[in-house]
Amino acid sequence: MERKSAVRMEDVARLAGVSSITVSRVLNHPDKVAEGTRERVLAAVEATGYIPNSVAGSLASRRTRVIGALVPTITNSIFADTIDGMDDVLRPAGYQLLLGATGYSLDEESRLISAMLAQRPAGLLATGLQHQAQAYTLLRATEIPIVETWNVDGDPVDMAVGFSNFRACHAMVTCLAEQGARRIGFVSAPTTANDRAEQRLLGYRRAVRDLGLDADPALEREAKFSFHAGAERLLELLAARPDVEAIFFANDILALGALFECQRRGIRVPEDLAIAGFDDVELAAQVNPGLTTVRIPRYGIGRQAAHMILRRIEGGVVDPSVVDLGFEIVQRASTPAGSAAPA
Amino acid sequence: MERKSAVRMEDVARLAGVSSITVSRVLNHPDKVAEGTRERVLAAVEATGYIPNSVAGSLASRRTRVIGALVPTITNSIFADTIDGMDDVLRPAGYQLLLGATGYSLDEESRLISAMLAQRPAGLLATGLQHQAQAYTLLRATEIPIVETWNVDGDPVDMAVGFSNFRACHAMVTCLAEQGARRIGFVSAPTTANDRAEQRLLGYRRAVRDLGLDADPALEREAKFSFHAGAERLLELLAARPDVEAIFFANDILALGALFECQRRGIRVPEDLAIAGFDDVELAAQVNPGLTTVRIPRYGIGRQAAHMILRRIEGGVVDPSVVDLGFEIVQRASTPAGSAAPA
DNA sequence: CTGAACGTTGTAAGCGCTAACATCCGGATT
DNA sequence: AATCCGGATGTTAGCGCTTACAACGTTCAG
Repeated sequence: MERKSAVRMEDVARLAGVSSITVSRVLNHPDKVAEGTRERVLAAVEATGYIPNSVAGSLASRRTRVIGALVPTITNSIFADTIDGMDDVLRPAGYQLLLGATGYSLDEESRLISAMLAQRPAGLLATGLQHQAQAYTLLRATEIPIVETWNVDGDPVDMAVGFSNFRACHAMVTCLAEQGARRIGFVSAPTTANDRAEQRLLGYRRAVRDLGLDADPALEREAKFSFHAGAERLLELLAARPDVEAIFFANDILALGALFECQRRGIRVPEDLAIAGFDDVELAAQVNPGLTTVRIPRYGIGRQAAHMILRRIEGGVVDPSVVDLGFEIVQRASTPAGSAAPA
Repeated sequence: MERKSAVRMEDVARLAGVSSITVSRVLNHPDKVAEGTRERVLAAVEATGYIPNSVAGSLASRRTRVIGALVPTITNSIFADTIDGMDDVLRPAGYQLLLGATGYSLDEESRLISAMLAQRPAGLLATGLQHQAQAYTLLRATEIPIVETWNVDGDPVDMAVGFSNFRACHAMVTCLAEQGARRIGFVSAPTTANDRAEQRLLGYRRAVRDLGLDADPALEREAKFSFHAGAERLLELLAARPDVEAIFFANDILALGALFECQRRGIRVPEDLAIAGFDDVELAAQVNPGLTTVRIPRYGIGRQAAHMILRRIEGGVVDPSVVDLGFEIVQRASTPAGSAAPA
């Protein structure tokens, strides 16, 4: 029973023969303390095993070293990559991530925003530009910097980093058309509470119109995020429109699920059917044939968003406040090498 | 410029015609306040848009609603699943996750533990049973509940949830041997700062000895976590020991990288070479042939760990303090259906 | 009719730090 | 020698809440 109550700053101060403000200074502004004193204090910190109480520190200074991060789910590797990028920038700067998974529910997002704001984070990172009215009220009422990620097709509350899901999908459909396909199917992710998925669907539709392709609604499907759903929609679409030449999936997991199903059924890709995905997950380059897809800056979004938050925390001006990191079509063997220049 | 300083509890109290302690009670112990008063206070909260300052609350009450979670990386889906499990239990209970990624560095882990403890979390979740001396000092000095995850082969600081990596690997090797293989290669993950990987390697070696299999060191390789590294080690191993019958990879990503390489080279699996993995990621069931692997309770580890933390926070006793959630060999087509009963 | 017990609200104190200001000192300036 | 200045440290006063405990009116047993 030698575990006494936690060491406080005053205990360290007493041992070092200084007042507690000097200990505070050694820990927060070391250059404002004479070297000898500093060493004595540091020795006392070491000797006592003192761990500063940042709850008290934050209350007194009115600022925390915590950044809230909201993602739909941590289980989808694309968001894991983004969080990774955020953490790689934030941690060296002394900030910690408070994580919140909304489960693609705007309702849950609002609740999480409330809970996070109660912790008085130094900044907030959210996914997408679509939120509930209540969320907007909360976000607009706060003074802290906010970065919305993964979409630039819309108006951010404060700052935004991402790319145009709309243009990316438009570009891929254009690409498939240039390779000769006229009947191009699209398997969307659920578009409710997901502005990125919605923009992808709209981008497909617009491209179909712009290029005068076959616009049959039977060529459009919706699927939850899983390999299995990708395989299912493939079969449905093939049954409804046996003449479909290419199917574009709103994410790689769906596309790969379909690709694996093709392998099982002996459907030749791309000879019998071309398949394209979106996200360029690592696996896309590994499968056989390799998956044609849209490469997007998952990690970069996280880094850039974190940089913008930090800059604002430090009082800087962030201009422009919306950063489009772009995308890139990655041609692999799951689509025919068309008349378009190979990438 | 109508954005005044943040609403405080006192502002709400004044509007509701009560003292601030009553507001505090409405928010924290609603049943201790008369219904009429409660409604008046809640209306005032709504009207002012008050968001409690939990930094101040935590300082006064000396407890937070934050749980620190340390993982090697969030980028590996197995840890993402575990975090998901933790969050699914913790969030409904009103706790938030403070995330820390150690990057498989015990040094960084120690630093993160310090940083987290400074936030005075209500509990701590760590990965593995191996830590630096300094980390042990910190962990033993704190009063908060700690759960170490993903391993039960060792002595936890406080509580632990996981499975035996050693026995799981031993079992898989035994299984491969029962299917007729005598020359079984093993591709390990880097074992430095990773007790789970180390136990897996030891489990393989022990099984080789126990079963009297070919124990050539040339059958052992080490690979970083990537599809590419799996493919590379496959080729190296095949070059060094062309007579190898089966290769067991310490994780599914390595195994799948090798499987894809086999597809490219026309190596028939399992006729020419059997391949087994570890983790049972979703993809393992999708590829062709399906990957034989070890299914482990990734999500369940997170849930169980969170439950144990919660129970202790609420003053309960957790017994047993080490929970072995077990594992399961999943037979798929990448290994021959041997004399063993099919799963 | 008294007073113990309860439900409800308020008062006082302080959680462990840091911002702001005050103080002290030696040395440079005039 | 008087003055000023800047570096180093200390004093004071909170940050915005919650934990005691006190105070008040009601109710109800004896």
